[in-house]
Amino acid sequence: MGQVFFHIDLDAFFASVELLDHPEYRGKPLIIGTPGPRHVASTCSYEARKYGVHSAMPMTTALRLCPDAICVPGRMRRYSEKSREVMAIIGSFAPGFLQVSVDEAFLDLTGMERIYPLPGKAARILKERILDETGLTVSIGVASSRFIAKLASDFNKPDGLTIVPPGQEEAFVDRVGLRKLWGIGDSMLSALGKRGITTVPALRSYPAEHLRTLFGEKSGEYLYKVSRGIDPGIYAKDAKTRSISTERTFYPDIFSLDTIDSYLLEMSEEVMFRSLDEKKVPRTVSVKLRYGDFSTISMQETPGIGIYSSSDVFELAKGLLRSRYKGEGVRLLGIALQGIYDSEEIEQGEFFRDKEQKERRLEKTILSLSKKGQHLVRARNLGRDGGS
DNA sequence: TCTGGGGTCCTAGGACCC
DNA sequence: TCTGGGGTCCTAGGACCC
Repeated sequence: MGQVFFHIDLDAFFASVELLDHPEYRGKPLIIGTPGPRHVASTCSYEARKYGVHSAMPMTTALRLCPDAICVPGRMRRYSEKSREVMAIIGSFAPGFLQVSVDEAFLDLTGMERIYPLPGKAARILKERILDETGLTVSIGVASSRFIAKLASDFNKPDGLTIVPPGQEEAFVDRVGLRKLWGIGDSMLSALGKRGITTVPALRSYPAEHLRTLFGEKSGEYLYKVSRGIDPGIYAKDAKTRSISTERTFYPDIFSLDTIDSYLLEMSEEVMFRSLDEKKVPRTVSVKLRYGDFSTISMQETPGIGIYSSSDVFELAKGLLRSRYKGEGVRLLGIALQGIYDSEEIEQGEFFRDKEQKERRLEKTILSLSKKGQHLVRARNLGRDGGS
């Protein structure tokens, strides 16, 4: 008996939650996103999709295509809450539950034949349960691997159910088509196109070795497997936190070093508080800088002595920024913490200087206060461009 | 079309070590 | 003296996904 996986995908998730909470929006095109330059749509209802609107589309474009759309800013808390309801239902349905984002999860029904002799019937029961209990529809893909199940859930949306029987994997990827294969984006598509590869069977006609030479070890291997409907190992690794980041896009661009510093400080605090909250210690700080012309650079430093406070992060970030910043208009700034460990390992195993201990304790205190609804009071007001 | 924000993974070159 | 090979870490950039 082979393996059986479900991939469950919520349909137009954010938009669907808004339609549940605001029945007056039903039947109208709805976009989750803030109108204005340098904003993009995060999701939209199926009504809006009829006009060609899609996720990640600039809002100015979306509103040109669909001027009458209702636009609402995202309410992440509400979506997380709704997501938890749905995931609880999915998680209790079968073992091998693996949530991969707010609106997606896998189930592993391998060996469950006695309880669910017909996987398709089980999927229908699950869809019905989710709709009854949460008011939301999902699309489900059923297949012998996670990779094929994921492609299958997307094959017939919304409210779809696609079953790929064992042995039909290769035929199925042919029907899905090259550009919808997970892991093949615009860049790979055009690289393939340049060699005349525009279909999955065309890709399949290339020997593994040839693909590795053309596209590199990993990508070559990936293309070889995927074109045959073989799972390349998506979501095989355990999901451990590896980085914590935040970024801001400005409109208009910002220019002054004081303004840049004030945002670096704010973002240093934000990422460090999140890191403390998760009881992690980072080894590396990186800064991302995007100029007005969209050219983007990044700088990173691994100081080796440990990063224990937001002022450590801020000082490193300032230094990194100054090492490359050309003094032009800045469109985006970002800070990331990488190489993250569990802080227990470090606090027990490593000698702490007194000052660092105090700083870390202070920040933990501030964090716990802020969690109780107080506001962070630390420096937040250093001369912003055009600030009030 | 004028391009968000939060992530993961890969590559390539250089440093450094054995 | 005129140049090995493998492993690991660090840095910068980029592809891709939701």
